Amino acid sequence: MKSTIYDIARLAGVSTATVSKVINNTGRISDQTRERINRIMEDLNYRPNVLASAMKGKSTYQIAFLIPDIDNPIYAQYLKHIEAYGQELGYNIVLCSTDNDFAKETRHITLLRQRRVDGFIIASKFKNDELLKQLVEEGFPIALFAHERPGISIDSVTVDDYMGGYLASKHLHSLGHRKIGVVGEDSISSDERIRGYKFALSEANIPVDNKLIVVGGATLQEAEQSAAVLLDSEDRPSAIFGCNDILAIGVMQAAKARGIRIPEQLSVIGFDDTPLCSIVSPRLSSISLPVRELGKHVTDIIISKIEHSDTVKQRIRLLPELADRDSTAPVNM
Amino acid sequence: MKSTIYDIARLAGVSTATVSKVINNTGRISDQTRERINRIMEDLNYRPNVLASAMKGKSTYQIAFLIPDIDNPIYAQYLKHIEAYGQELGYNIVLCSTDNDFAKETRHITLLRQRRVDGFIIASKFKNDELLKQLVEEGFPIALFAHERPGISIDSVTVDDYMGGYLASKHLHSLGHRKIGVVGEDSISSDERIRGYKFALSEANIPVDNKLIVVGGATLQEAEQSAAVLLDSEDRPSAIFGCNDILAIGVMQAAKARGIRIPEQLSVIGFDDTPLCSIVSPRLSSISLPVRELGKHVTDIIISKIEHSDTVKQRIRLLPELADRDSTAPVNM
DNA sequence: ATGAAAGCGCTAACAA
DNA sequence: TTGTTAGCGCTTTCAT
Repeated sequence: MKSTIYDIARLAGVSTATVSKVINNTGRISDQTRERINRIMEDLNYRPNVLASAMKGKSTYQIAFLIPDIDNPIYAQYLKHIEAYGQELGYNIVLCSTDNDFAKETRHITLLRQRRVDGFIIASKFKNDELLKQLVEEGFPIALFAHERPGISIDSVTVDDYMGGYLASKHLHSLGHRKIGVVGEDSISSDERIRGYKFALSEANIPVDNKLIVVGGATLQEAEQSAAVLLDSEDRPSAIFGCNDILAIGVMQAAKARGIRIPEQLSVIGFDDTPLCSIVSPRLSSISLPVRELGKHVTDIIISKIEHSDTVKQRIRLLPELADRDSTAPVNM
Repeated sequence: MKSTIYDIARLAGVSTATVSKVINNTGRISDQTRERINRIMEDLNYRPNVLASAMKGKSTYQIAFLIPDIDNPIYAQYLKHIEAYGQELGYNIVLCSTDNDFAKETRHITLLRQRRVDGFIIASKFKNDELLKQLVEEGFPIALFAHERPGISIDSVTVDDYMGGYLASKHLHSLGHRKIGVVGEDSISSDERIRGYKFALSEANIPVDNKLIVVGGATLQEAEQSAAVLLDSEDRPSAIFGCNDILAIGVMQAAKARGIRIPEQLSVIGFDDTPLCSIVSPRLSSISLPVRELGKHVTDIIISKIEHSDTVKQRIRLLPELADRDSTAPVNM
C-alpha cells in the first residue's frame, strides 16, 4: 500500500504536522529531525497525495490548454512548447479540443474547474464572452494565447498579427506585385492579418479591392474553394497571401490544379511558418512566429498568477518575421 | 463562494448522505426529495468537488497520454481521436511528451500517479520495462498504443505493422520493382514493418539485400541522410519504402535534391497516411491506419479497466490498408 | 522546535 | 427512506 504522511510521522516518532513542515519547507524544524524525516521519506519512496493537499487549497499543478483544432500543425507546435516548459516547472497540461464550439468550450471550462485545474490557457477563438469575463472577475488564472479579445480585460500572449500581415503583403509588393489577393478565415487573427495587408497596400498607394479578399473556411479543401474564386476571376491576382499555412497550401493546390505555376505565375505566402512550409513544393514563404517564446511567456504568466496570485494584467505581443522561401518571386509581366 | 454538499443539504433540509446519494444515484431516495435536491443543486449551480470524491477512492476522470514527439503528425491524429472520444465519456486527457527519454518517462509516471490519474495510454516506445511491469502487476489501468512489447503481458492496441510493411512492399513489387530500398527508424514498429517487407520479398523470390535497408534517425533531415545512402549507391533502388510518412518525405526530398524524378525514376511509399501525404507533390502513397478506431479501442479498454476494474488482457491489432497515390508507379527500365 | 486538533468536501457503512 | 459518523491524506492555526 502507498504510504501516507502518518506512516512517515509514526516511523520518525513525530507528528504529521512536523512532517508536513519539512515537506513544504515551512516553520522551523531542527536539522536533525528534518534529516531523519527526509531519510524515511526516501526509504519508503513516499509521495504526498496531491489530491489531499489540493483540498487544503494548494494547487493541483495542472494547467488546461484549450485549442480549437489539433489538425493545424501550429497548434501542435504551441502544445509542444507549452507542455515542455510546463513540465520543467512541474505542471501537467490537460488538453482540450473545442472545435470552436460554444457548448463544448463552456462544458470544458466548468468541468475543468470541477477538476480544480490551476489555470487556463485558451488558444481557441473563445465564443462565450460572459464566461470569460466571469472567470477574469473571479481572479481565476487565465490567459489568452495566439489571439486577443480587445473588449475584455484579460492577459494575452500573441504575435502581432497586424504586423505579420503587413510584412507578408509588403514582401509581395516589394517583388513588384500590385494585384494581391488574400485568403482568410473567420477569426480575429485572420482579420488582423488582413488589416495589416490593407495597410501595406495603402502605404504603397494601391487601392484596396474587396473582391481580392476572400474569407472562408479553415480547412485545406475550403481554402481551395476560396482560392478558386480568386484564381478563376478574369483578372486574377499575381500573388496571394494565405492567412495561415494551411490556407496558403490550399491556394497552392488550387493553383496547381489549374496549371498555374508557382512562383512564376503566382506568388504565394503563408503565415505561421509551420513545418509544412519546407515540405510542400515549392517551399512556402511564410511569416514565422517565435513559437517557443510565445509558449514560455504564457506559461510564465499563468504560473505566476497561480503561485503568487499575480494580478497585474498584461498583453504581450511578439513580433513575427518574414521567412522567405521559394513560393514568392518577382512579378512576371 | 462555491457551494458545497453541505449547503445543498442544509437548503434541502436533509443530510449530506442523502445529497450524496442523489448525486451518485445510489441507495433509495424518494422521488420527492430527489427532485427537491436536484432543483436546489441546479439553482445554486452546484458542482461536486472532484478532488474530494477522488479522495474517497473515486476516479479523477483523467487519463494520461504519453507520446514521444508531437512533431510527427500521426501523434497529433492519435491525440485528436483519443481526446475526442475521452471527452465524450467524461474523461480529460493529460498530455505528456517523453522524447523517448528513460528519465522523463519515469518521472512522468510517478508524477502522474501522485496526481491520481486514472490510467495511462502509452504511445511512446517505453524504455523502463521494470516500471511498466510493476504498474501492470499493481493492476493499474494501462495500455500500450501504436506499439507492442512482446515480452510483457500488457494490453495493447496497435496496427498490424508487419502486414502494413508487407502491403507496402507488395504494392511496389506489383508495379514491377525488384530492387526496393527501405528507410526505417529505431523502433519496434519500424522493425515489424521491415519484417513485413522482407516477407513480401521472399514471397516474390527476391533475396533480401541488407544494404538496401537503412535504419536511422526519425527526423526529416535524418531521413534524408538515410536516403542518401541508398540514392548515392552505384546501383540505386527503383523504389523506396519509408517506414513512416516523415521518413518517406525525407526520401522524396533527398531524391528531389539529386534531380531524381518521382515516380518516374523512383517510387516512394510511406506509412501512417498522415495529412502530409496529400500536401507533398507528388502526393505520397502510404499505408493508412484506422486512426479513429484505434483511438476508440484504447480509450474503451482503459475506461473499462478504470470503471469495472476489468482485468482481462487483450492485444487488439487492426489492419492497415494501402492508400495509393502518385508517388508510386510502374518501374521504368 | 514540535504537537494536538480541526477541517477541506465528499462517500459509505451502519443505524434508525 | 433518511441520517450519523468516521474517515480519505493533508495543512495549519494555536498551544506547549
